[in-house]
Amino acid sequence: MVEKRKVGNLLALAVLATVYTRPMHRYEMASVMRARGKDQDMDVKWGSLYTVVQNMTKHGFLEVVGTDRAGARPERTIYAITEAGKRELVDWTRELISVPRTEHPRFAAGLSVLAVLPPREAIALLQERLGRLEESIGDQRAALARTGDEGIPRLFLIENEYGLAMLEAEAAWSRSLLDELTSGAFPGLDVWQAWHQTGEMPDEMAEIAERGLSPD
Amino acid sequence: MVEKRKVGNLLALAVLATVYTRPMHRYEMASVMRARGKDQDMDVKWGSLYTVVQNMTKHGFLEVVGTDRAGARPERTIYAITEAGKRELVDWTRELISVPRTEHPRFAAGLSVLAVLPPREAIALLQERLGRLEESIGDQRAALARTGDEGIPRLFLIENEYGLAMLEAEAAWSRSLLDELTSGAFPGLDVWQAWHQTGEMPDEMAEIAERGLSPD
DNA sequence: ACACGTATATTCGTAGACGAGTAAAGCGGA
DNA sequence: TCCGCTTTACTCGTCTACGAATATACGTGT
Repeated sequence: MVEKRKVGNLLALAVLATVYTRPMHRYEMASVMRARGKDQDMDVKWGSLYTVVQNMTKHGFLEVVGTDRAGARPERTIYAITEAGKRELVDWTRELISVPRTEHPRFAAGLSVLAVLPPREAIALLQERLGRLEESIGDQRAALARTGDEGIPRLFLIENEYGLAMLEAEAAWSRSLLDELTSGAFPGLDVWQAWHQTGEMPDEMAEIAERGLSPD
Repeated sequence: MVEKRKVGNLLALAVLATVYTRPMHRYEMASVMRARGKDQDMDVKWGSLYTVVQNMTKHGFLEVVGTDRAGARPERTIYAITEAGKRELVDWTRELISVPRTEHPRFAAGLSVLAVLPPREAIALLQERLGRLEESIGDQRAALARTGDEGIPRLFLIENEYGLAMLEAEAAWSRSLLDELTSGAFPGLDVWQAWHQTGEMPDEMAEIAERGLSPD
């Protein structure tokens, strides 16, 4: 139930949504997506576009509806969305909206090994992160206000609103962790510090590090 | 500045953290990680472990320190972390903590094409999502309480706390969007609905859909 | 004592992502 | 008019993640 999609790359979703309005050739898809800022939303690798379109054609989500030649330019193949493609777009969207998939943000991976850094450094780095987060939040907010002024309806901006909300939540969480660390309220802070000062892992921690190996 | 890491797979980070305490062979790494619940934190593909360890050895982050044979079992190669490996672990952790990388959650992709569904269905699906999110939140909270009772220090559970906080933020955001949609306060709801009822895209939207193509 | 499930331990083939490369056409300025 | 930069448009080869397969050993119920 995980990845039964014929074409799993999310770029394919963007392509379907783009060709939905009218047939176009591949480079135009790229331009349209870029113009709509899709390249910001998802991290689109343009090198994958051609492969993805090809695969989608193979699976019947797109079809070739002719070619076009402007001047002596290379011939451009025009693709249109098929009925199956429309169904795939709708069905995929349904799934993406209704089923939360646990994502694994890189930050979480970092946090899971945070103990390898001394607490002082952890604090400094978290502050650095927080600064950068706040900057992003500012940018995002400004961008959202701008597009709003331009008359783009909110319906086409929800993903950005969501992104902004998540950034804010992350900043808030980081702030609260920092508070605990700087105020010394974080439990076990002393042990953590001691470990890095003596260079030796206290029994308390060594035990934890081995946990799961014992047959309990 | 994006991916200069010799071994980019985050599984490599987990491996470094695991072998940090003592040398071990590959299957044992897998067992230890599983026992510590790493497989829950990050989505580990065990098929990649062998490749990753091999690459890390090639790049000098790990080294072979001998072999071991228990009974007639196949010979097991024992790997230890090198100084370079320790440096990589610390340096990578620093980066993961201090530099927020904009992630591209699948949900955001879904939201960006939400308009292909009629508002009624969008509401239903969001409610479904919310239900599932709340379930996850309950599970996570319970798991966290359990591990806390077992005496595992918070330092080794922060990634889970972070995950929980993000789940909660997402649920809160979904709830507020749902409120706007069900109460009718969401601007443009009528146009959206009309489009799906008539099957025809109102000019207002068609224009938006084409935006970016005009040379403004 | 044997059969069957589970844990141990690793190899391999391949689909597909993506960087980097290619090349012509348009365009702006000097 | 000609040089060089940007845009248009696409191809190709590499590299790696990962699923799936493999094979042996161990334990345990009958």
